[in-house]
Amino acid sequence: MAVAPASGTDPRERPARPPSGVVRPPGRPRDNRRDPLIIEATLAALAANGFGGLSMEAVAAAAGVGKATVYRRWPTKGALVADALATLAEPHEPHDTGSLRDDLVAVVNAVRRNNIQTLSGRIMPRLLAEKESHPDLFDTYRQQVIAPAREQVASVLRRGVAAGELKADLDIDLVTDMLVGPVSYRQYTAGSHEVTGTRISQIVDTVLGGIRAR
Amino acid sequence: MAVAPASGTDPRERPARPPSGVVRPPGRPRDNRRDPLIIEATLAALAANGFGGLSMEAVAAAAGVGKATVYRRWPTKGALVADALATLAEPHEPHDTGSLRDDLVAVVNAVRRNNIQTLSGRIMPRLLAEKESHPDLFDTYRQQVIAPAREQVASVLRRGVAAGELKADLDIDLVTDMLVGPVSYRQYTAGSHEVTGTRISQIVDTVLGGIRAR
Amino acid sequence: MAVAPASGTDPRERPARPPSGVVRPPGRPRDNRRDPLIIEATLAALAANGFGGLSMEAVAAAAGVGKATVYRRWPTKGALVADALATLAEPHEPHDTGSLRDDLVAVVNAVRRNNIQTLSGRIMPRLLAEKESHPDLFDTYRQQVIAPAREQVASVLRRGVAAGELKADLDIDLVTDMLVGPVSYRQYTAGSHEVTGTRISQIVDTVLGGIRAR
Amino acid sequence: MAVAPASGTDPRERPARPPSGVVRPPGRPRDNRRDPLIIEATLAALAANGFGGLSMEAVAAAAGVGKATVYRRWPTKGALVADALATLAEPHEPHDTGSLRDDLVAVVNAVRRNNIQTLSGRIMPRLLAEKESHPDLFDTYRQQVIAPAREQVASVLRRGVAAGELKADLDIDLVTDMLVGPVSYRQYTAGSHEVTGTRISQIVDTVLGGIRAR
DNA sequence: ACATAATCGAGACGGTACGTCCCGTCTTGTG
DNA sequence: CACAAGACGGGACGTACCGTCTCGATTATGT
Repeated sequence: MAVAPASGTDPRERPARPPSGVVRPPGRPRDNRRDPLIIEATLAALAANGFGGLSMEAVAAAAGVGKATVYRRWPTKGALVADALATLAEPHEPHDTGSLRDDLVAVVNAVRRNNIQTLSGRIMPRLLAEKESHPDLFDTYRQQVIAPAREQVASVLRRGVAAGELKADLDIDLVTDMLVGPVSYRQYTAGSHEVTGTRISQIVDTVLGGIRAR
Repeated sequence: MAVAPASGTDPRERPARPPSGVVRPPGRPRDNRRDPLIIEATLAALAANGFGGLSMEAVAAAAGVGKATVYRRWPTKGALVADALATLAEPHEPHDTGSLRDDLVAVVNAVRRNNIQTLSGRIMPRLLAEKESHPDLFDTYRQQVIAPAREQVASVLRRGVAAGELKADLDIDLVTDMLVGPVSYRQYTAGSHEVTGTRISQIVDTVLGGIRAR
Repeated sequence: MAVAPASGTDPRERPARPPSGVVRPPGRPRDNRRDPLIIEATLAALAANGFGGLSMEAVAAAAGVGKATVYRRWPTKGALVADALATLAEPHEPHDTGSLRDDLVAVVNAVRRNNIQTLSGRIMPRLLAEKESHPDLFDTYRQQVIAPAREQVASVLRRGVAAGELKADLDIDLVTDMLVGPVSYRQYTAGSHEVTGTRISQIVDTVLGGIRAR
Repeated sequence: MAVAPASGTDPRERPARPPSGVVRPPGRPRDNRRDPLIIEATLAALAANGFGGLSMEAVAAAAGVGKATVYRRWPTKGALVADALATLAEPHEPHDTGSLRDDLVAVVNAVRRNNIQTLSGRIMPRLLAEKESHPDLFDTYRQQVIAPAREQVASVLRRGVAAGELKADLDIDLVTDMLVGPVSYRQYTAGSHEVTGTRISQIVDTVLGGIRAR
C-alpha cells in the first residue's frame, strides 16, 4: 500500500512534515499529491479496458503525470493495480429499522446501487473476465468489495435468526447468495436498469415466503 | 452466416460435387473444411483473450490457416466473432419426471454444468466485460445461450403453475432469476467448483419453501 | 553485404527472377527496391549525426519505410552502417597525361573534390570522431574510400620514379601523405572553400622542388 | 568567462577574503573550487562523446557536483563548453637552436605530441565532426589551439626567410600546411602511433629539398 | 549568538526518443 | 481462383535519459 491515507483536509495542501528525528532521504521528496491522481486514472482505465488493456502510458497521460513518475512508485502494472483495487473498500453503515424485511430490502438495494453506479461496479466484469489469468486481482476485489457487501446482508440475516424470525438452522451463506445472486446476475447480464426497487422487494419476499401455493 | 452446416459425415471428406448442370464459378473452389477450424479457433481465442484481445493473426495461426483465408471469409473481426457466437446454441432436451422439485434441480444443474465445463461458459465473462464497448456481441450470446437455458427453467415452472403446485400469479421471469442467479453468480465470482449438486437442491428447496421459521 | 548490386537499369523495375531450379523460400519475397532507399538514408543520417546519433527509426522514416523492414534486413545498427559504408567505394579512372606534375595536380584535385562535394566527405569527420568507440567503421571507410584515393596518388608517383623523374629511393607512402595531408587537413579544419586549384598546384610544386633558396 | 583565474596556490585552499569595503552579496558565497572540477569534467566528456553527446547531467556527475550547481554557473550547454574550450590554450616556448631544420623538426614534433597525448587532441575530431552544426565551437578551438601551434611553425619559417635560408617569396601559410598537414592527417586517420620522430624529420627534409631526382 | 539568505547535493518531475513487438493489409509462388 | 507464407507500413508500449524544479542541509555574512 504505497498510497497515503486521505488527510481529510484540502487535497491541495501538502501534508505536514513528519516529526523531526525521523531520518529523511536526501533530495527532493516525492510529491504525494500525485498518488491519488494516478490511482484514480488506474481505476478508470481498469473499468474501461481491463487489466490486459491497461497501459502504464495511458494511466500516466490520464493522470497528467510523466511515465517515470508512475514507475517510480509502482514498479509493475500488477503492483499499481493491486494498490488501486485496495482503495475500493467502502464503509458500510449498518441497517436496523426493526423490520427484518425492510432491512433486507435496504441492504440488497445497496448492492444493486453499488453494481451500477460506482466505478467498482464497472471494474468487476473486467476482473471477472481475467480471473483465470490474474486470479490475485479478482481475489483482492472480492476481499475489498464483495465480501463486505455480503457480510452486510449476512448480518441482517443473523439478526433475523437471533430474533427467532428465521429458521434457526439457516445456511447464512446460501441465503446470502439467494439474495445477492439474482440481483447481480440480472444486472450484469441484462442491462443496468433492469432491476428496480420493486423487484428487489419481490425477491426478498420470495426468499422469505417461498413460491409454493398456500 | 458463411459457415457451412455440419455435414454429419467425416469432416475430412470433401463434399461431393453438385450435380452437373449447376453453374460453378471458375477457378479453384473454396475449401469449406477450413470454416469449422477457423470458428473453433475463434471461440477458443475468445475464451482466452476476449474480443479486444483477439487477433485475426492468432486465429489464423491456431487454425493452421493463412491470414488471407480468414479475411476472404469474414471481412472484419466483428463478423467472424458474430458467426462464431451463433454456433454456440445447444439443443436442450426437456425434463419431465413428474416431480416438480426434481425437474427444477435437474435444469438448474444443467445450467451449472454449462457454466463451467463448456467453451461458452468460459466465453461469457469475456463478453460481459466488453458489453459496454460491444453490446451486440453479448446480445448474440444472450439469445443463443442464456435465453434457451432460462426458457428451460421457465417451462418447468410453468408446468408447476399449471399443475396447481405453484402460486397462480407467479412471476416466472423473477423466479427464473432466483434459481439461475445464485448459481451463476456464485460460480463466476467464487470459483468453479464451489457450487455442488447438494447446494442446488438447497436453493430449489429454499425458493419453494422460503426461509421463515414455521 | 546484403545489398544487391545496382542493376544499372530503371530502379523502378523489379529485378528479373532468379533462374528456375533455385529453391525459393515460401511467402512474399523481400522487395529489394527498399534496400537502396535505406542505404541512402543511412548515409545521409551518418553524415548528419554520426553513428551514435543515428537511430534506426530516423533511417526508416527518411527512407519512407517501416521500422520492421529495416530490422528484417539488418539486425543491428552496426550491420546496417557497415553495409552502407561498403557502398561508398567509387571507381577511379587513371590519370596519365604524360606530365608528372599535371597528373599529380589532377589526382590531388580529385581528392579535394571528394572531400567536400560528396556524401563520403561529410561522413568522414563523423567516423573520425567515433574512431575510438567504433574503430571498425572507420577501418571500413579507410579501405573503401581513403585507400583507393591514396593508391591513385601513389601510382602516379611510382610512374615518376620509373621514368627517372623522381628520386629512385622515394618513400611513396610518405610523399602521398605530403600531397594528400595538407589538402585534407586544410579543408576539414579551415572550411570547405579554402583550398583552390591554384593552391594545389603550389603544393605539388613545393613537394617537387622544395623550399630552399636556390 | 565565468571561470575564476587560476590562483597559482593550492586549489584546495579557499581564496582569501577580499579587502573590507567591497560590497558583497548576502548569503552563502559561491564556492569557486567547483569551477575547475566542472571544466575538467566538461572537457573529458567532450573528448568522450562530443558536444551533441554531452549532457549536463553527466558533467555534473563526473565532477561530483549537483546539476543545479552547473546550471547556476552556465545557463546553457553551449556556454559551458565555450568556457571549457577557452581554457585549452597552452603556452608555447620558442625554439631557436640556430639550425632551421632542427627547429622545424622540433616544432612539428610539438604538434605531433599535442595531437595524441593531450585532451585537446582528443577533442579535436569531436568538434570537427560537429563543425557544421556548431561552427562557433570549432572556431574557438582553432583560435585557442590550432592557431598558436601554427604560429609557432610560421615564426620559425619567417626566421628562415629572414636569414636568407628560404626563398624570399615563401608562402608561409602554405608551407605551414605542408608541415602540419601530413602529420595531423596521418595521425588522425591512421592511428596514433604511426607518426614517429624519424618520419617528421623526413617530412621536414622533403619540404626543404623537394623530391625531384638530382 | 543568531537570524538571514544564497549555495550545495540529491532526486522527483514532465517530456521525449528509441527499439521491440504485433496487427491488418498486401504480394508473392504454388496447387 | 484459393491457399500458405511472409514482407510491408504503421502504431502502441516500456525503458532510459535529459533539463528543470524543488527539497532539506550547509555555510558565510551582518546584526
